[in-house]
Amino acid sequence: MFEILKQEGKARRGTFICAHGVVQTPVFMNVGTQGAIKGAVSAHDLKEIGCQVELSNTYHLHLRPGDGAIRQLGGLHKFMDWDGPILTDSGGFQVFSLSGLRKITEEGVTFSSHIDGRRIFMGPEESMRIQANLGSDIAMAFDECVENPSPYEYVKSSCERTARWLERCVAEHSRLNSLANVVNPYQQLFGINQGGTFPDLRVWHMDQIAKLNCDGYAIGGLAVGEPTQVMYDIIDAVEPHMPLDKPRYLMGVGTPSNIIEGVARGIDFFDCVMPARNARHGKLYTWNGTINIKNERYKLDPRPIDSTCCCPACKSFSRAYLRHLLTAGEMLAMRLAVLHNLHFYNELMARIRESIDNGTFLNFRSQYSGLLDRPVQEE
RNA sequence: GGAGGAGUUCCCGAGUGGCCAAAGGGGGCAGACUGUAAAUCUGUUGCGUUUCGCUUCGGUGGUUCGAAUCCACCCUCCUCCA
Repeated sequence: MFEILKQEGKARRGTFICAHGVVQTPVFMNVGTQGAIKGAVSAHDLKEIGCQVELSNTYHLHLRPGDGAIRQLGGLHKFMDWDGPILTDSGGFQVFSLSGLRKITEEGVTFSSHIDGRRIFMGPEESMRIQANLGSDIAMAFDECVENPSPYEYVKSSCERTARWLERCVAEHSRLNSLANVVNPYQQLFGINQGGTFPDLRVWHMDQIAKLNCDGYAIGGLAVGEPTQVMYDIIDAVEPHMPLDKPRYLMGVGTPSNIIEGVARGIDFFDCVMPARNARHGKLYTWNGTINIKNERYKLDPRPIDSTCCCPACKSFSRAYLRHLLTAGEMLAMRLAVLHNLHFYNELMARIRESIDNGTFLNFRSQYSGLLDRPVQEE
């Protein structure tokens, strides 16, 4: 399913075949938690901005509209009219982000719904069943994403439990995939590495889950409080223990520089809410660094966000117009800004792939790592 | 013409002798955001040589150790009566 076409250092250029298409890696997956990218962006728009994989969320879609409803309507692809690959996150991140609203036991996690407070139980089996109903191409294992820093003893018992949960995920996933009327019989399963900021726990956990022969492996529990350098150090520690012939996915990361550094460390898949959220808040990416389009300095700026960009916003509209729309609270501002930032991220990945193909990734890295995260210096 | 009411910082609006450069909201300016409880949150918003000084609550003058706050006159706006 995964093939490496070329390598430069640890950076890998590959293809990943899934039920709804071939994914060129390294790839950035565009996050549409509830079946849509926030900011009035539809699946049709994703085609135009170079998105390869859409990412949705098990917990959120289970609560609303319900995975049963989506299954009844033909699965998530049909529901949102996206015929490309979909990865569904398992709900494990909500164990972290909704930590005030849940209780963990060996069986699983009981959430108090953030919508109406009703009790929602989700364990490995429930998460697999929901993701089967959604019919995604890639299901993520149900894990506990632990905040950083956390005490060693807690992280140890948590990642041991997450390892046991993965065995249950694998068993249930395999059972579901063999059912006659399953939405997507070719759904693949990625396991998730945990272990906080402790290299020994990370390595132990990775060695455990590598035995289970998942279709890919993710590093989770990073970019949740630790300094960036610690994140890089953990990747460096875990990566040698990840199967070479399976895709590696760094969950929830990150900034353009984080992604370049991740690729340099052997990561193939990324996702992050940051480009979409930053866009909604006015922080836009250019190849010279970031700009805050809300700043007064753009009030009379007739130029596009980035003069080299061919996204729907840059093709037609000025910074001054976008600034006006955003400060006026027009929905169009968010839509155009989100399209731009996601286009930028997808273009970033295309250039990374091209540079690995050409053997110039290290040059690319030294040119852009760091630069793209910082505000533009002068123009 | 008569009787009431009101004028506060960019705007709205609290404040009726000292703890007031003045609550709160809006707007402005800036910052944060990493498997989305985020169209959210935070800071700042009179000036300066900043543990202090100066200017500012419609205007002018006064009372007082001290005034956005009390008094007199004036200006402007609103309501009602003629």
